[in-house]
Formats: sequence, C-alpha cells, structure tokens
Amino acid sequence: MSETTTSPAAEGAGGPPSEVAAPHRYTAALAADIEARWQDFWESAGTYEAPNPSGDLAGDSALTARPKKFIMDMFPYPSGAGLHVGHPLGFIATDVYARHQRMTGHNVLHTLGFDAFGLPAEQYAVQTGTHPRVSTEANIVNMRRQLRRLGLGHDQRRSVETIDPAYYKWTQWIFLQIFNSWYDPEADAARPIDTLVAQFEAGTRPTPDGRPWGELDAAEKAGVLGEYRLAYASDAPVNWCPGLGTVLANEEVTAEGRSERGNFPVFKSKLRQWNMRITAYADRLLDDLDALDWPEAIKLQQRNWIGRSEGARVDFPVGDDKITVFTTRQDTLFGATYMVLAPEHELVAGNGNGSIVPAAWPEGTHEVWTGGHATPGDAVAAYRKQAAAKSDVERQAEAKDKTGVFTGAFATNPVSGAQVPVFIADYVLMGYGTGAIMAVPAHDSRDFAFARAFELPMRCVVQPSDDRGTDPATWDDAFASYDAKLVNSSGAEISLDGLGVVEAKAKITDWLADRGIGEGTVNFRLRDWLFSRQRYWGEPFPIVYDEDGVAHALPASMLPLELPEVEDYSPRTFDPDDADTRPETPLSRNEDWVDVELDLGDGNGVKRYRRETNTMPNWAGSCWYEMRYLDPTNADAMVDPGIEQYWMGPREGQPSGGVDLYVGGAEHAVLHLLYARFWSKVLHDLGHISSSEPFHKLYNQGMIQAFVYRDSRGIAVAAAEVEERDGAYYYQGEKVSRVLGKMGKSLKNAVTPDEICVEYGADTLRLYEMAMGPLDVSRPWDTRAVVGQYRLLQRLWRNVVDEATGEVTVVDTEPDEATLRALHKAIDGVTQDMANLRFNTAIAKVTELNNHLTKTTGPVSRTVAERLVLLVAPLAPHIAEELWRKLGHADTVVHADFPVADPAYVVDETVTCVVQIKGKVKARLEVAPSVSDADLEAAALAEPAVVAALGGAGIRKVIVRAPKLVNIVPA
RNA sequence: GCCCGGUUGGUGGAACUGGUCAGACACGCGGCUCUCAAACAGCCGUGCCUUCGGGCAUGUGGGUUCGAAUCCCACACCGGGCACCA
Repeated sequence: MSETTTSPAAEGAGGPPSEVAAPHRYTAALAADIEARWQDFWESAGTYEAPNPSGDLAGDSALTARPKKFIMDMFPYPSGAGLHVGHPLGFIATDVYARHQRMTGHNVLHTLGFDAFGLPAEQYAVQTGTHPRVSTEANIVNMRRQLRRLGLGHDQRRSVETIDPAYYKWTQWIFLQIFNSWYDPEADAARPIDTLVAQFEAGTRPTPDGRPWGELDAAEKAGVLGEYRLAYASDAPVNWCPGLGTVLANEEVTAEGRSERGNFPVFKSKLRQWNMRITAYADRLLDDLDALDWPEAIKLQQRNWIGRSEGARVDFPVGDDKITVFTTRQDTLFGATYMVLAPEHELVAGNGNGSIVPAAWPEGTHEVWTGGHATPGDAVAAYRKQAAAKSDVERQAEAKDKTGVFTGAFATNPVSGAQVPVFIADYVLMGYGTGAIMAVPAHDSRDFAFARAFELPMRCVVQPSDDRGTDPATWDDAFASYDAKLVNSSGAEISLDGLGVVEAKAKITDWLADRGIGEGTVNFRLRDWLFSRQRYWGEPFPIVYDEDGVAHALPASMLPLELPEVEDYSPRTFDPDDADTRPETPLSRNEDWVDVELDLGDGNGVKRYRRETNTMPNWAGSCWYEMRYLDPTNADAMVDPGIEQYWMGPREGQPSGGVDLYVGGAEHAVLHLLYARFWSKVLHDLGHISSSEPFHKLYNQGMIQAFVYRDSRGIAVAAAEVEERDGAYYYQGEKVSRVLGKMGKSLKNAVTPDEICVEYGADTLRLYEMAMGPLDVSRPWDTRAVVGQYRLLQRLWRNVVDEATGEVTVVDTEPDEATLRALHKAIDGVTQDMANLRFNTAIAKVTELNNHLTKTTGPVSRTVAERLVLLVAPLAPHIAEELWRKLGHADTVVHADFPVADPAYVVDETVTCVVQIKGKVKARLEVAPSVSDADLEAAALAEPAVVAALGGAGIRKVIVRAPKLVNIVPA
C-alpha cells in the first residue's frame, strides 16, 4: 500500500517537461506542489487544532490527558510591507519545537495572532489615504498568506486580532478591572475598590482631610478614590511629543529624549492623562523575576528599569515648612551643605502660599546664586519657565553643565544644625524620590559639579581610601566609594565617626526615626505607566464623564465600546519643536459619539455624559493575548478559569505558571514584557487567573541582518543588483560600500520569504533559517547559501524515492552496523538538540546521517529511512509528510512518535584513546568504552611509541581519564 | 561614564562539566566525473606557513594547569542596554 485513497498526493504533478530524465526529482516546482497540497490537507483536517479540556474548543480527551505545552511567539504587527525573511525566524523556531513536542506525547497549543492597533498602522493608513481598518485588514490577509506558505502548524481557531471588537471587548473589560481596584498593602495584592470604600465608610481608614466619608460629595469621593485606583487620571508632567501629536510612556522615549517612533523631540508637559499604577507592583515585579526561566540579560534590564534603591527620607526644616528628601547616602548627612529642589517642586510654585521663596535676597547673597535677578521670586520664576521650555533633548545635551538658582531660603541640617541654602536646579528630577535632594558635594559627583559652579562649601565626611586627602577643594571629583570610614561626623547628639558606611547608615537611620524626622525607605526608578494616547487607532476607554467631570466606568454590559467610524482619523500633529502645543484627540471631533445619554445602572438613571476621547496605547492588546488564545470564542469571560488553569496554571518548577516557551526579540525587555507581567498580577490578585506570570520561559531570537550597500552619496542601492569583483562591490558600474545592517524595504536589501519559496520551497527556507546558527545569535542573511539546505532535501528525497519513477526505493533488509550506529547517534543528538532549541546542530546531525546514506551504495533500509523522515519532520514538515505517505503510512507524520535512540548503538564499540606525553599526543589506542583506569594506564605505558618517546626517563605522574585519554608527565 | 554580551578558516558556525591532532555541518573556492554544452548531480581537495622533518594557529598580552577556544587578570575591538535616578 504505497498510496492510500485518502492521500492528497497527486502523482506526476512534479517537474517541468524539460526534466524528462528525472521527472520525480525534488525540484522547487515539486516542492511547491507538495507544500501546497499538504497545507491544504492540514487545514481541512484541522491537524494542528489543540483541544481544550472543556468549552467550545473541547476535543479528544486522550490528547488533553497528555502533558500540555503552550508555545508562543511574540505576535506580529501587520505592516504594509509584509514579511521579509527576518520576521519568521522565531515563528519557524517555535514551530519546529512545537512539532517535536507533539511527536513526544504533548498536547501542544501553538498559534499566532495579530497585534494590529497602534501608531504604525495608523501612519501607514494616513500615508496611503485608506482607513486604518481597511489597510490593517488587508495587511493581515497578506501576512496570513505569507505565514501559511511556511507550513507553520498553528491552530487557526485561536488566531486572535487585537482590533476585533470581540477581542478588545475584553481589553476594555480588563481596563475596568484595573480601574475598579486598588493596591491593598495589607494583602500585598490588588483588591476591588469596594473594599477600600468599605474601609472609608467604616472609618477604619481616615479620609485625607479627616472628614467622615459620608460628608464628602461625589466629586470629592471620586478624587480620593483616584488616589488609590490602579488605573487613574492625573495631571502630571508627561512626555508630550508634538511631532507625533500624542503623549508617550517613559518606555517609548529614547535616552536622547526623543520618540522611539519617528525620532521627534519630547517635552515634559503637564497634562491630564490616564496612568496605570504599575509602581504598586514594583517589588513583586522585581522579586518574581527570580523564578522565571528568562535570559539573565533581560532580567537584568527589568531589574535596572525597576531600579530599587534602599535609602532614607529625611526632613529638613525651612521656617515653618520642611523639605523632605530621599537619599541613599544618609550616612553622609553631616556633609550636606546645600539642598536642591526640582524646578517643578511645589514649595517653589509661585510666590507666597506655601512657597519658601522670600521677597528679597538675604543679606550678602553670592552674585552667581541670583542668576542676575533682582528678587528670589523673579529668579525662581525665570528658571522654572526656562526649564519647562527645554525639551528632554536639550536637558540631555546640557547634562554636564549644571544650572540652577538660589531660592533665597535656607534649611536646617537636622543633624549638624547648620543653615544650608536651598536651590532649584534641573539636575533634580520631580519624578524621582521626593523631587528634592540634600546635596553632599564631597561624596556625589553631580553635587560636586554643582558646588564647583556655584562656589558652595564642601565637607568631607567619608575618609577617602585613596591618597587625595580630606580637603575637597583640592579634588577633581567627589569621593563616592562605599568602602571607607566616616569622619568629621560628630554632633551634639550623635557621632558616626569611625563607622563604616553600612554601619553609619543604620545608626543615622535609627536616630532619624527616633526623632520622627526621617525613616528608612525604598525608592524605585520605575514610574507609573502612562496609558492614554491621542490617537484614533486604538481601544476606546470604557469611561464617561458626568457634568462635574467625574469619571464613571461603563458597565460590562456595554462592552465592547466600539471605535466609531469617522471621516477624519488623522492625528493632529504639530511643529515637532513647539513645546507650547496641546494634544487633540481625533475622537473628540465626533460630537455625536462623545455626547451621550446613558443609564450606567448605578441608580442614577439616564444622564448625559461625555465619553473619554483618548485611546489606549498599542501595548494594551498585547498585555493579555496569551490568555485569549486559550479560549478565543468565550463570550462570557476573557478566559474560562478551568481552561486557563489547564494551559497556564502553576505547576512543578513553574511556581507562577505561564506559557511554557515564549520566543521573541529582546527589544521588548521593558515594554511589553513588563506591562504583560503587571496585568497578569492584577488579574491574578482579583482571582480571574491562576497564573501570576504570563511567560515562564522566555527566549530571545537573534536578528537576521543583511548587507546594506551605499553609493558615494550614502544612499542605499538595491542589494540584489550589486556585483562583487575582487573583494569590492559595484552597483551599475559604480563602486559601493558594504556594511551589515537590518533588513528592510528602506535599505533596499529585503528578501521576502515568498521569493525563497518560489526558488527553493518553504522546507528549504525553514531549514536554512534554522541552520544559519544558534537561534539567539544575530547573523547575516546570505541568499547564495540557501542552496545548501536545498541539496540536503534533494539527497534525502533521492535516498527514499526513485527520481525516474517516483517509486519508493527502500528495502526491508536490516541496515548494517555502521548505519545503525549513525542512525542512533543522529536520533540521540537531534533529540537533545530539539529540546534545547539547538536546531543548527540538529540539522548538522541529520545531514551527517543523510550523507552517510548517500555514500552507502545500495538502497536504504526502510527502518532507517522511516526514522530519518521522522527526524526531519519537525524541521521540514512538507517533504516529511510526502515521504511518510509514500512509505505507506496513512496517518499524518505530525502526530507520529519521534524515534527513540537505542543506547546500545549510541556508544561506539571501541573508543580511540590518545596517549599524551606532557600534553603532546604520542600514540593512540583502540579500547572498549568500559576500560578501567588501571588497564588503560598499563596499556599506554606498554605502547612502543610511548616507551620510545620516554627514552628511559622516569615517570612523575600519569593522568588517566578513561576511556579517552592518558597523559604521562615524565620526571 | 556605568552595566551586560561577544571576538574561532575566505563566510555562517561546531567543539558535552578544561581532555582525541580545534574547525562538525553548510556556503564559497579549486580540481575531476557525467554532458555536444550548460544546469543539476556525484567524487576529491580546502586554517596558515613549510626546506615536507615539521612549525604556527580560537582578538592581543600575561597567568593557573600534566593539559586552556573553554578558568583567572589586564588590554583592544564589535554589539546591546541604561544614562543627572540622589
């Protein structure tokens, strides 16, 4: 039964007419035929559908009884340019891994959706003059076609799109969960906001101004709760990007203070925006990294981004007011000779009314402190204005030059009693700590630079461990080491002299706490997540405002709140350098949609409201998509708890649960990966999911790079048309330069998977991408080298199929000993490599076995051929299916058992043992793998070549590492 | 500036916890066979130098060890992240 009636194989379809001699040769045309047929077959048979234990996608309980594997890629963005060969690298890798897992007895969930809201889709739409929905959906159709052609084994039923209202209904629902909860420090978890209201009502938690909860009006209550909600609107300095016309999260702003998209300047602007209180989770986001199986580099990036610092808060009295600072060097308190407030600090906001700024300069104020202004009020106002007008770009560029101005006020150093001047300066940031610092110029290089510029006193309180002496005036920079002892730090009540930095910190912290003027505390670099964008193409917020401006959540029954169809979806953008602009939301132009009468079901009946017109950032949809894959059709919940528990629940070795393998680029280290972790924890706390981490194992694939050729003007030229002569490169006769870069349309070096599929077939492309190198390493694409994997498949084909007749050539005789050993070594090696994502070496081992069979004269034994096909199946599924069917199997190879190596054939019968003298090889012995150390040593010493080399010299030492090595050290 | 990676033939890369003579597998290159010819395919060769004995080779210079691509120190170069975070 070489063919079955259910076979999709269409014999005789291969090869163009010119190849009469070998009509059944494995050519690109035959590959295309095979691939298209099997892709159709898989689709119609639902081969890759993974059953859930219950619900709409429930299925074969024999499969759900197997151990589960949830294998995921970071889902793609449907760009207008389509895929180039760099994009599917990770998709192919997870597919190979998923296929191997299926063949080793797992219920494998593997699918791929589309992350389709956001800036690039909208920009593309604006550029091409089409509605984002139209262009995005067209892009998705094109990408689905490209991906299907690669033979990726995805469960298509689970392929979600973030722009689908049935999907973003639940994105909005999750937003409401977050909005309607607060972080309860007692429980160290998020809890429903009702539990907080209950505390206020019962009086167990006092209101900010001490009045009973019942006396607060609705707006006041909303204001108080807003201080606790995990999603909240607030007026705060945010990253405003006029060039894009939207505000951005910190994570979306580059180190140069520009937008990651578009590279426009970003300004700090005080705007009312939605935020997510991710800072409440800082400790858990940090601590829970430990149990995750992630690359250390990514964990480190998250740790640095969260930026936990232990230190202390210290109060410095200023008249009747006080300035509270955060410091990590409370031990140097005696060395604090001045203070600095951020320009935006409330204590200098305007004259009088809580401001510490006096009417006139104090007697004898230093000229350089005043900035040339007549009064402190003028100086402070001028500096604040100047700081606000500076873009982050300028602030960065001028980072080394310290600027600032004296406020005219003095504070009291609480430990020394010294009166110290208070400055404002933009090197202190409002967003970190308390927006105020105690300046210790002798032991902090920024304070040192400022003190130099403003001729401020310095006091050395930590004895330098080098030879610079104790007079800071003679130093080149501050002495900031922790490895030293305190000096010059004695006051009336406390002395730190002689203590190490760590002991001094502990002592002063206790002292401050005893007096109620400070306490040990922890600060984080992490800021809350700015969550609103002034865009059309995003999820609308399920929020409306009443006439008092109080935000109300829409009831879940009103979800999804669909994005309205509009004429004008373009963002309002501005002169990129104009900081004085204000965002305008596209949705606000639709008065019909904005102005609504609703009954929110809160007992207030039908009332008029105005809708929130911001939209969510494109990260929103990707924060939870792994859960929708599990239960994509559920209309009653974002995911059924039992199904979530089955695929993602905590288990042995995975205390937080999560996806078993998540593959994607490292560029999302602090964006998507941090946000998704945060949402998981909130949903976990609120009892919606059992996992508290979304992704247990993370793997970062490298980038496929490509050569960029540029002409003398530096303009990229079409890489495909560049010719190489004598080590130089020419485009249309002109010499061009070559550098390694990214692959992309704009660099004119993109190679599409479609063209490689046409020339060689998808299986060759898959093999080439996997064989190029380790998955996590970036490497250059080389179209010329693809042919190597094509040749492998041709030899594989020829080892099984007669090119002239198309008939299978395998025989039922037993393979010889050497072939058995080659086979089982390959099985053993490939099995290990598959499990460790080392596909490049797996392919090398398959190649070795295949080459062995090619070189062996005579037909291949069926038992060897079948197992070779199974080894290849995860890597090149189409040709494997075809050969498997030709070999007489009616069932798909997808669910066949992966071969198991016989240990008897993995170990060689004899091992070559080298005999070295002082590390130089002098002789070789063929020995049994089980040879004892003593026997091996005796045999080595008896070896004539060894005796000769020793020449009668004595032996000092013999190192024996049976069975591979004996090393003799002569006396 | 600080923190992470990395550096192996002409090229991409192999090499288990330090242990066979480093270079698997592939590309490229050279030669040969088949062919009228070409393509395809197959076979052989391919780290460098060599007086053909051998010598030198894993970025550079040291060190540890019987033995180092692998461990340690310093330096150079390449890539990535963070960047006035108190």
